[in-house]
Amino acid sequence: MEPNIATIGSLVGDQARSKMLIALMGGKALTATELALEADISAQTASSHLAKLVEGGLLVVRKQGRHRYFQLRGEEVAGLIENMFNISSSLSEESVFTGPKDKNLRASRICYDHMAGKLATQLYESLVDKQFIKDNISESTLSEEGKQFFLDLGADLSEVSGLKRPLCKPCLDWSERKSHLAGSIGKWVLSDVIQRKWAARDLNSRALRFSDDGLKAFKKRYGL
Amino acid sequence: MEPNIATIGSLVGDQARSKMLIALMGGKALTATELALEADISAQTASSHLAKLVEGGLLVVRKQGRHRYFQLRGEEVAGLIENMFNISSSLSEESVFTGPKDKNLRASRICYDHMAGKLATQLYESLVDKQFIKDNISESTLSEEGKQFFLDLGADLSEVSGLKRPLCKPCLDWSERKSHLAGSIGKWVLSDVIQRKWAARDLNSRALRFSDDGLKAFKKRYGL
DNA sequence: CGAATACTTCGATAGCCATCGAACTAATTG
DNA sequence: CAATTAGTTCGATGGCTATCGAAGTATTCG
Repeated sequence: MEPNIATIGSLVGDQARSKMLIALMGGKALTATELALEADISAQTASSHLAKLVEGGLLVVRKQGRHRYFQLRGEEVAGLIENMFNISSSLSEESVFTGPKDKNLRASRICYDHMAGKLATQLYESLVDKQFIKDNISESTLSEEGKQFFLDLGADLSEVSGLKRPLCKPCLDWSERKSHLAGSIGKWVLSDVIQRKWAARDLNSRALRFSDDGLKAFKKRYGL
Repeated sequence: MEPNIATIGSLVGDQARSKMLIALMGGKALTATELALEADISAQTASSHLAKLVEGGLLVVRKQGRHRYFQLRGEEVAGLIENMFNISSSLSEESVFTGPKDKNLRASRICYDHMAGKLATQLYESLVDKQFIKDNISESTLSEEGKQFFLDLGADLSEVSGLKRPLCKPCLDWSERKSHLAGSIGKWVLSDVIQRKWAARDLNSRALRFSDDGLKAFKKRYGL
């Protein structure tokens, strides 16, 4: 038996479930009720959907008191979702993105555990400009100068790299259609921004809200 | 409106359609009847499925006489399928791969327009060993020596590279769980192998069948 | 031309599954 | 302990869609 693609497809292929998955792209673990709200369905229905997503291996659960926190199973799954975003947005050519919510998402949002959106692609371009990243379209590496740059910023590369996860990896942005920074470094940049309180995760979406000062500081730090 | 992931999911999320998509991963354009056979359904049903896949942007059609040839819409879509393969095979942990057909697939098969399977991952490892490819786990570039190596083999890198497609790009192999060679160079290697008649595409599957002599010649050419 | 092949369109049918109301378990709070 | 909150299980319903038979169009072949 070849691996079963169809079951994965059908898991994503339901409006309610896909809304949940997208919500979880924010990287935060969400409770069943939050996800029910996100998907505009009753708690019962949500429960059955979530059971399927866990059974199907796309989500994992952590029980905590009377809450159950759901999360994407890992980078692999997040990659799949982003992949589908890219395809579907490359299809609807001139898709109409209107409304304030979408504007925020386009400006800056969270893609699993790193930043995405306009600001994130600007950052990536600037890092390439400064030759901190060597970009070969779909593959890229952090240069020695780049490593030094992040060390100076306070990133603990030894801790951050380790494991099997690539240090620096481009991730195609569905709204900008350019690369933004994923990988361990991408994750570090996001956590750094949040720790410095330059930006906060939006409560109900994947949007990442920068304060005026925070945005200024961010641009200064990375020379944008 | 955010791009619609669910429709893409549901397109893949049907047994018959997923079988068709997998068959098309062989890279060859197939006719409607061939795909109907592949999916074990009647011609009428296949026709409706194919219409949906085209409408949904996953496939493209070329009309030729009384035949209609279907193909994956591009590398992006092929990547999605491979992506799902990886997830689903990482789920069914110790999935049982038995039967001669699967053995052939594991040894050598076609992944859209390049080689995959055991032989392909061996090739990739060897190229990394010889420092023709600089591998940074999920990103990689062709070194100067590597470029020279392929030029010597007769690859026309200027023609082969061009465009926006990366020259050299790793692609995670679902049966081996290692990288194999994708990108323009990956494509060139496959077409070279076929042109030299060292191997032939299997008629009814994605398997790539090497002749004894062909396999020997291939291993010699790439020093395996 | 007539016959065969490739494919589509149009029903009708049947099975699957998303949905929610109702009733349950389980944890928390006061 | 009773009341509230979080989540599940069960059963009924309704809608969606994969399926194929039958009949249609288009193309090729002899």
